[in-house]
Amino acid sequence: MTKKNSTSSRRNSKSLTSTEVRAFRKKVHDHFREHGRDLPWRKRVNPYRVLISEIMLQQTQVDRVIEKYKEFLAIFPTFADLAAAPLPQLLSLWSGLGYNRRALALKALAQKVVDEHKGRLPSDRDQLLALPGIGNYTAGAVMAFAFNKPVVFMDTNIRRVYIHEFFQDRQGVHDDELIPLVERTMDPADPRTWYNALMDYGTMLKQQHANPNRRSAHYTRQSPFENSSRQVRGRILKILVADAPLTALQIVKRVAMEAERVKSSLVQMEKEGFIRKKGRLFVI
DNA sequence: CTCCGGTCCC
DNA sequence: GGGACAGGAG
Repeated sequence: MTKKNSTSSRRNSKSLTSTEVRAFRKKVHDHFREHGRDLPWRKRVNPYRVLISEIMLQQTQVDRVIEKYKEFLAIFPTFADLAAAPLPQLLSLWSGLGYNRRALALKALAQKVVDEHKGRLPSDRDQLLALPGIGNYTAGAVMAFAFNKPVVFMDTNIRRVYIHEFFQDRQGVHDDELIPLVERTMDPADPRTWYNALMDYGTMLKQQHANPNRRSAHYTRQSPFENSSRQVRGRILKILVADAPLTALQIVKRVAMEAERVKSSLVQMEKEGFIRKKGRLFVI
């Protein structure tokens, strides 16, 4: 028997001819040559710069990252600088980007790189995954963009490209069906350029078509932000970054949302390491 | 699977 | 006014 997976849950993978692969690569590369974006983290490539950009880009639009990235690099140009960063300054700098726990993770990551890796970011996928704030996507992206390694990874742009190109008339497309195609079509001669091109191609697609990712099996809508606990926490942090130290009562008044919700967020944020209590006062 | 930010686009 | 965003962690 040549078929081994007929009883497993593995899906049949769509296969591409070498002609199809070549045509697809050419389309993506041609688009990149004509319309590739000129982004600051593509200019001088080193592992630190790639890492900062990838963390900032998690669930955050490129246009909104660009200026923050430049500011961040000017203030914290190396792992050692970031490891020694004062938390108030770091969170103040991060303010506006969102998902503030990324800033905490980034500092912890820098400390670990300094302490355990002699100040150099590891070029090993598993060692990257062991660092805080780095998951599957970011580990792959760092391998490709920083070290130019022929790895396979998935994100919203890549998903959009492969669903659009190869699953035109399908709903509920699972990443397990896409990954083999990503692997098959990747240009092993220059993974860095290939994935940059793929990102830009995916960005172009979303401007020209209804989002193909709504046909992904992984598509979910997030809960509303208005009046959410994310909103409460965002306000608390912003207030403390600007005017700490403050008492709980002062914070409650300025957040202007239900007092109990504000207080429980304060407790939670203290546990997570965003804020500390000095007597009755909250500080960063 | 749910939570976590904040902004801008259609 | 939602939708979507170079996801990760609990």
